[in-house]
Amino acid sequence: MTNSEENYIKEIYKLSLINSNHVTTNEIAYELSTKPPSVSDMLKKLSKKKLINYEKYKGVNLTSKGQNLAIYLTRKHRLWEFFLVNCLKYNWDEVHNIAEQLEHVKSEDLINRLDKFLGFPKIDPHGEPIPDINGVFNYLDSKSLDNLGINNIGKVVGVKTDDTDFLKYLDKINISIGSKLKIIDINKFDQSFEIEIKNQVRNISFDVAKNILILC
Amino acid sequence: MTNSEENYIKEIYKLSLINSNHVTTNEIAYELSTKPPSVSDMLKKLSKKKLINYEKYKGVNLTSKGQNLAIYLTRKHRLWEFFLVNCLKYNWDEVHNIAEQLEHVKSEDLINRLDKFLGFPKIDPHGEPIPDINGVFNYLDSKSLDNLGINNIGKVVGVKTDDTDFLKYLDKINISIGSKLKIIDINKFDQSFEIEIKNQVRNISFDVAKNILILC
DNA sequence: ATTAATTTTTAGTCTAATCTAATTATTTTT
DNA sequence: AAAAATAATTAGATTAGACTAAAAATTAAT
Repeated sequence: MTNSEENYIKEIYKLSLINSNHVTTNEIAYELSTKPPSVSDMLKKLSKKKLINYEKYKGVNLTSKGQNLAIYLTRKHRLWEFFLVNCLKYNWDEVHNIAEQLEHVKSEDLINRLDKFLGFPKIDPHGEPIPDINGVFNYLDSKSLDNLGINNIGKVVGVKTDDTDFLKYLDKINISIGSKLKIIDINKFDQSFEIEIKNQVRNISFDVAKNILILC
Repeated sequence: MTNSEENYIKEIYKLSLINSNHVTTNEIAYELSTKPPSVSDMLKKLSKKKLINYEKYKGVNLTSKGQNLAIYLTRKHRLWEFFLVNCLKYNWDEVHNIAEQLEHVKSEDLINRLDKFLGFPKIDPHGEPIPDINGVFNYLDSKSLDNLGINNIGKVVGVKTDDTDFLKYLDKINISIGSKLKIIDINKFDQSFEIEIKNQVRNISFDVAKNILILC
């Protein structure tokens, strides 16, 4: 299994979650910054390996074998992201690139040990669930901050967007994964939130609140 | 810089430390499990990049640019090995393969953060020194256990051989990096050592003692 | 100092992954 | 339902890295 094949599988998986199954050649090419002929070639190859169902001109979807692989790759990626943020103190917006490389290291044992070392985390720094060793997503019922009422307390578990400006803003106002916060008040005029975090009271806009995932 | 180029640079570095400079095509091919023509091709390429000094039929050695690169790769490799052994609890004999892959991840920042996370270690699990961020080896004066006299205390910092049986034996008798041990007695007949480790007295042969690196 | 053996290099082939240009299917529009 | 537009595929070329077989250079042996 080459790195390139792995990247295609991951991308098909990602797109089929959004577009409900039917993934097209052009979409894949666009997302992977490659050209349609390259995709066509690779689809044939992946099809021969029984990782995707492919009929010419008809788009593709993953076989169960392909799906298992995609979930395993997702597991690797998210565990590495967790490591980068929690151990190496990277910001949320900096980890993707490096995790992308780390995820291609070939060793199942390595990943299971990493999982153990990190304490079997269930959610990655972007709030996405991390599949366990059996490929099972142990979803936690996280919701966006704007669903919380006054006086409720929640713990930040992720974000809904990777927008750099947004993540930088969170850093600036001291909100990070694991932060505990409490809704003090909600301004009825603009729906902005008054929250308490680390004994400080701050105001955040409705748009920001909507993009913060919390658990309570 | 491709993975393959990096592997060649590392190998030339390793061989030139042993053979004092003049590294030959066949040696490289043998060590990298490849064939001489492949090496010839790569040498031309590395020469064009000013990483090695290469004259046809005359063997090669690293330029200072190539040497810096080799030291940086060594740094990466040894830091990852340290991580694998100390954080993920791998045995000494299992880490090389995986470190080999991890070392190709492209990010200087990642390595410097890893270094910090690990506490800026100076010696890797095999007792080899880890270059710092400036490529400086901060050698510690480690010596093999058989140089220690009766009643001296030392701390295990590495091993001189990667032989699997040897490493497994050390695991079995509870000797690992960081272990403190004391020489109780030396048997004059076969030069075997009576040592105290973790409040237990054990006997080890001269051959084993010779292959354990300690600091005292 | 020739010949023999060894080492290294060149020449030409192969595979994986990519590309451009051209062709063929499929969809959409009129 | 035919023409136009879009999408996907094939054909053929390119690059990195490796290979085999053959040639050239160097070293060792007689």
